[in-house]
Amino acid sequence: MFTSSQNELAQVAKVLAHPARIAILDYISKQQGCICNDLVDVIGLAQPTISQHLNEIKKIGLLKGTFEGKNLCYGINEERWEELQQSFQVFFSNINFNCC
Amino acid sequence: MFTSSQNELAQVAKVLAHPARIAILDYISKQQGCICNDLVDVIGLAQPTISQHLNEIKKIGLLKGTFEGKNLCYGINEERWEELQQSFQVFFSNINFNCC
DNA sequence: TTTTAATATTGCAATATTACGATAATATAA
DNA sequence: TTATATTATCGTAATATTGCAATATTAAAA
Repeated sequence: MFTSSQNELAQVAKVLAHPARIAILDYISKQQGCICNDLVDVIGLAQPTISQHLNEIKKIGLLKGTFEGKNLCYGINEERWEELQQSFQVFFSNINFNCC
Repeated sequence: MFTSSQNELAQVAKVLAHPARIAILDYISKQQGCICNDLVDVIGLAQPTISQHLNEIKKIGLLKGTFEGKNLCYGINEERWEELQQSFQVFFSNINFNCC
């Protein structure tokens, strides 16, 4: 019914469509390392809720995780990040304003 | 609970989080004029549904409408468009990759 | 192996979104 | 004014999202 690029952009936007997930991405991006077990305190939502949000972010490939000690460590997937950045840029650039 | 910029970006992303709305924006942007009463045929959703989607897009200021004959004419609000483009650009640029 | 500390999953209630038929409102045309 | 064509709103059913308590899983430490 829609093109695949329309569906894909919408899917990504959906993940960004919650302030908690924006906050999580903001926070991870500011960290030098990636000890993420303080996200519950920082964001202020219950641990299962944070886990679910992280999972949504993971689904679109924006997070990569490696184990470090007993903590699962999340970091941002640079390649995917830049790919999505590019998608939004293309979307916002391919617009005409010759109306009204 | 979240910062206002986090809330605002999430709110905008929410509007983009549906392929029909992406498709509507894609379509309007490709038109030379703005006769929009063919959106129902183009998108393939019922007229009330299109109307609701247009309303969502309007809520974040992305559309400006003027009456032209008997048809309400939607066009993209350039200033707002570029403002949101900028918001996403800032979000995607303020990220560190020094992890994992 | 047993504890401990962390993340993941399950189940469920509350809320939000989506879509559309029916109907109302609006503005031009006859 | 009355018909016509277009968009908006209402009501409602189906589905999706969100949040969290309870519980399971996982991996390191004791």
